[in-house]
Amino acid sequence: MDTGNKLSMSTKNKILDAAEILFADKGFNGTSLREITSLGEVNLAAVNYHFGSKKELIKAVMSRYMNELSPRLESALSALCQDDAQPSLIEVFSAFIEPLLHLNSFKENGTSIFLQLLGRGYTDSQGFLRWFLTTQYPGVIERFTQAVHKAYPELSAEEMFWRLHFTMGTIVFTMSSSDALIDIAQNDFDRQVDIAGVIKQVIPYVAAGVAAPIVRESL
Amino acid sequence: MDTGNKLSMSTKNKILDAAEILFADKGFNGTSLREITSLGEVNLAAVNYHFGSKKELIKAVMSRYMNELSPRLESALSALCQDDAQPSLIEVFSAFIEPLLHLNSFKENGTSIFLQLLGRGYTDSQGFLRWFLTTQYPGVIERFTQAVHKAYPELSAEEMFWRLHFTMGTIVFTMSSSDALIDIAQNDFDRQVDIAGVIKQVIPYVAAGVAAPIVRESL
DNA sequence: AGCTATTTTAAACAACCGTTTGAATTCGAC
DNA sequence: GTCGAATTCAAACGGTTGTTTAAAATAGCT
Repeated sequence: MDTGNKLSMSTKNKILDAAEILFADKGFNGTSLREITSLGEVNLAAVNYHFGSKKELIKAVMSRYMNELSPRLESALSALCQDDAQPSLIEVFSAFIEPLLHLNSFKENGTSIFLQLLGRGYTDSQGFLRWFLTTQYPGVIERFTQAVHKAYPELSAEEMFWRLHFTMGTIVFTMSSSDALIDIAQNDFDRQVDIAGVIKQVIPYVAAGVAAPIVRESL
Repeated sequence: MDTGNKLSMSTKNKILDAAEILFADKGFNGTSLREITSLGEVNLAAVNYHFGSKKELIKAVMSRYMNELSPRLESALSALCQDDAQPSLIEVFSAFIEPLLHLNSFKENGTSIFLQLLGRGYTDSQGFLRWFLTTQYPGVIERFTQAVHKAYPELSAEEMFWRLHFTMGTIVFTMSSSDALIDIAQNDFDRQVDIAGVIKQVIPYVAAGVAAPIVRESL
């Protein structure tokens, strides 16, 4: 069986480690199992033996990060909700910083890789990853909308829906091409940037976007 | 030769019409030439005969829209720049509305398809489309940054770089999944939404994001 | 040690990919 | 109608994809 035992975890983890790097760089469709097993230095058939299929491997790669991230994220957002004071939107979005950056101590370049994977997952494979995340980790989304509602109660459910998706788009798109953007920034502005720097740049942007004045019906 | 003549344009356009639909829906990597020629009801070899390769077909699909869009966009942005008054960021972003919606009279669902293609192009194929657009249509980007600078002169070049990329991400991500989002909005909020409605929702968001207070260095 | 279950391996599978070929067909001009 | 160029077509090319197979190797247990 594969009940998380012994040393065969080594092979399983070698596959996961190689897969996440290639998936983040070239997308899920754009990465072949042979590239993964070659980088991980394991046999090709090991993927189907340990994970069953490529699709299940993708889920396993994402789950490894989500299981690390979601408890920290949920508790950070819960703390904001249970606090008496009304949080600012900046505080709400800043609640993501520690859980996201913690992925770097969980795994080298973990934050960057996870956010790139998230970006890939939302555009590749016709949104099956969106289904996976919203059904497997609904708690995070719920706590987040609660926190935003507490910070900006005038926002209707529909407007919140749109603005949270805009925010998701900003984050996910930025991070999925963060390597290229960081390169450009270093060349054009002679400025050292890392993933934490990008996060600190993007938070005022999305906070201001969500806080935008409500759009009047007739214009 | 293929110098835009005669009736063979019919085959060429049948390929382009089928390709853009499939590309928008499933991405460039995720769409095979056989799917395209099957939907377009032309022979498989016609793609290589008329376009040379799949990569050139992708460029042709994008060029057909860009050649329609970019003159209108450039002149709209130029008008803002040459105007004496300082434009608001809302005005700058609103300059995109007419040129984008005009694609709907150029082609059925043209606006939606083009924006979805743009989203695909930025994440698929490791950013070769970004290179293609920035080198083939540099005028649009230049006019746009000019207009934003006129509306918000305090923004440094580096901050502008980041915020414009955030904006690009918001637009491109939203539009590449606009069909799914519009479906959700109609089910959850019993509200009729179309692509123009999404655009009108997103403009206040990105305008507020770009207009966000400048992030102080020490925090 | 021997035996069993788990894991690894090389090889092959059928299906699909983008592209090329060369013959059949259609077209436009005379 | 005839000729030559432009276009269409069925078929095959070599290569890659995810997955399966069955034998070989390894591990854990008595």
